[in-house]
Parts: sequence; C-alpha cells; structure tokens
Amino acid sequence: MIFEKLQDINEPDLLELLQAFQAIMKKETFSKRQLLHEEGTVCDYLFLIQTGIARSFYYKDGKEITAHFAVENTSITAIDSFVQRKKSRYNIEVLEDSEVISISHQDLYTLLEEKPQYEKYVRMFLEQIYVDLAERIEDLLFHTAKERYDKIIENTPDLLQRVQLKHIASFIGITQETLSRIRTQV
Amino acid sequence: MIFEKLQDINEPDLLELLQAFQAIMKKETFSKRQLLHEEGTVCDYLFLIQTGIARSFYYKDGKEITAHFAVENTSITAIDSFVQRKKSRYNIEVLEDSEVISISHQDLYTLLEEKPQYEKYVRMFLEQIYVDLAERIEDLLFHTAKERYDKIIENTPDLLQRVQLKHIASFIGITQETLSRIRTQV
DNA sequence: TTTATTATTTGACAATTGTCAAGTGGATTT
DNA sequence: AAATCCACTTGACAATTGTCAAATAATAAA
Repeated sequence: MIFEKLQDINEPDLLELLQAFQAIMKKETFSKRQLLHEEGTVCDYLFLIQTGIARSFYYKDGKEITAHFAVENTSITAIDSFVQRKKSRYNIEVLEDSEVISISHQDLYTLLEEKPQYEKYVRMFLEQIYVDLAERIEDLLFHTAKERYDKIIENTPDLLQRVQLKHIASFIGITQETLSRIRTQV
Repeated sequence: MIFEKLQDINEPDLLELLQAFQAIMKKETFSKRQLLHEEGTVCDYLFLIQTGIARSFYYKDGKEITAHFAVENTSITAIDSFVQRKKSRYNIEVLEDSEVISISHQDLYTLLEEKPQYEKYVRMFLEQIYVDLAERIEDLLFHTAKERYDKIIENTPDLLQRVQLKHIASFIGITQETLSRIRTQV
C-alpha cells in the first residue's frame, strides 16, 4: 500500500498527509468483469483495491496472459503507461464485484508539485512495487511452474477459489492443461 | 541515468543538485571479472557505469544466470537488497576493465533526509528503472528467445562482441546451445 | 430437477528446448 | 609453429510443455 511505512512521521504531518491523499482518492464500485483500464489507451489512474480482486492482462497470440493480481489492500495500474503517459498494452479488470479507490495521474502529480514533501512517500511506494516486481521476475526465473504454483497457494490460499485456473496458469507462465496436470501429480 | 529528465529545473537549482550528488559519488576503477557486489551480503551501493560493462547474476542449479547488463551511462545494483537492507542473491561483476561511480545507501538516504527537495529525482529514477524492469518482464513473456535475441542485437549491437554468448543466453532465458542453434537458422 | 453453460481434466501426439558429449575454430602462450 | 586454452557449434537423444480434441465436473439458468 502507498502508506505502508509511515513510522518516521509525526502525527500532525501524518494527518495532513492522509487528508491530502484522501482528497484525491475517489471510491467507485465496479461489477465483476468490468474493465478499470483498456489497452491502447493511456492509463490515467492508480487503483487501490479495497474489496474484491483485480487483474491486469494482455494478449499474446490471441490468448490472455495475466500479468498481475491485486487483492484487497494492494494496488494495480498499467504503471509504464501511467508514468510515461504512453498507450498501454495491458487491460485491467475486476474479477469480482469490487470497491476500488482511484487516484488520477493529474491529481497525484499536481499534489506532488504543490506539496513536494510528499515526494518521499511516492518514492517509498515506488521502491516497494519495484521490489515486488523484482521478486516476480526472480520467481519466474528461479522456480519451476510447480514451485510458483505452490507459492501462490501459500501466499494467497483463497486465490484458487476466487479466480479461474487459466488466469493462474498464464500468470505463472504455463498453459491451463499443464497446470491441471501439475496439480494432480502431488 | 539518475539525472535523465531535468527539463523542469532552473539553472542554479540544477547546479546545486549536481554538486550535491557529485559530493556523494565515488569513482573507482575495476578490472575485468572483479566483483562490485557479492551474494549473501547487503548491497550498499548504487553503481553507475561510466566506461566498461557490468552484469548482475545469480546461481540456479549451480549455473550462472545473468539478470541484467549495464553498459556505459546506465546503473546497476541489487536493488531489492539496496532498498530493503537484506541479503542479496545476486552478484555483480564487471566484464571489462571499467570506471564505475558508486553511491552509498547511507550517503544517498542521508542526503535525502537533509535535502528532501531531491526526493523528486530519486522518485523519477525509480520510475525509470521500474519501467525498464517492466519492459524486461514483458520481453520475457511476450517474445520468443529468437525475438529477444534480435532485440538485443538491435538495441546493443556491440554487446555480442563484448560479452560471452553464454551470458546473453542465460539473460534471455535459454541455454547457450539453443542460442547457438537459433543464430545459425536465419 | 433438468438443461445449458462454463470450468477443469485427460488423452494422444507434436514441437521445443535441455542435456551431455564431442568437435571445430580462433586466439594466446611458450 | 606447436601446444594449450577457451568460446562456440553440432549431434543424438531425453524430458518438458504445448496443442487440439474430447470427456468430465461444477455452476448457473430455466
């Protein structure tokens, strides 16, 4: 989350910080299968999932590949598009009816212009998601499909009940059939 | 590079910024095969390659896997370790005699404490390397080994002359033998 | 409950890539 | 120039995973 590490901030400043960010957060409800962002467009929002679950995905050879799942209290966006203001190859959809907070690029960067003292928290947020992404790469490179699957079950046990197997399969880089076979041979 | 996008800063401020960062940059010369960072330790430095070339790599099943190449005017570090202050699984070595600028974690974060107006530039740096990393993931997922190889040749034509084939092979996620076969069947 | 729809599993086979061993060619050393 | 070393290539075969089609299971709709 964007406000993960706030240990080194005093209370009045924290309150001001939270209020400033709350002012640019808009809460919306999306219903299952609704798109938060569509490929080919510039992604103008950073989404924070309050309830529900979302995924980002792209098409490869006509097939959907899931790049990221975002459960409660995690964020999702097409960040290359969000940061660089260029068209995205990703779609983002909610997989359940979800409550989502969106922060617009415009609002966030205007806030940073006005209150440069908040740069630090965005920097910390970026550090966090960078590390997460680096872990994902490590995971893809270091571990077998079976190991990646087991790790998902361990970290997010309810994911299996909440999303389709094909999404998990494409997320860990294999076909649904192969994942199905891996699951039975335990 | 860390100072890539400085269009929106006036001259006196830019000068001060550059001087502040120069004060914490230490230039060193490393000879071919020398390690900038060793696995199992916390990575205390962000390295900027001035001349030469470096790579980060880790061991999988006893074999070296190259995670990243850094040519002139690009940066390299074990960033998850650098940011989170935890032991790294990566090694970093120079593949040629190289001039390297190092910025210590301590110095950088002390500078940010003292001059929070520089947070913005570190934030921009993180945005940049995040996008680079996201592109690398996309590349691994979207493209075949052959396509990834062709892209490297296109983006960094001299890489082939400068580093061993096995490093490029492990970087694009295949064995050296497979890469060798891919290269001949053009 | 029955039907329809969607999700998951299984089978047979093809394609891709890895493994290990051997060979080639170029550069360096003595 | 011969010997040595190292990077790269090639061959034969095994292992893994993908593809496509069909079957089964699970869920939603009538």
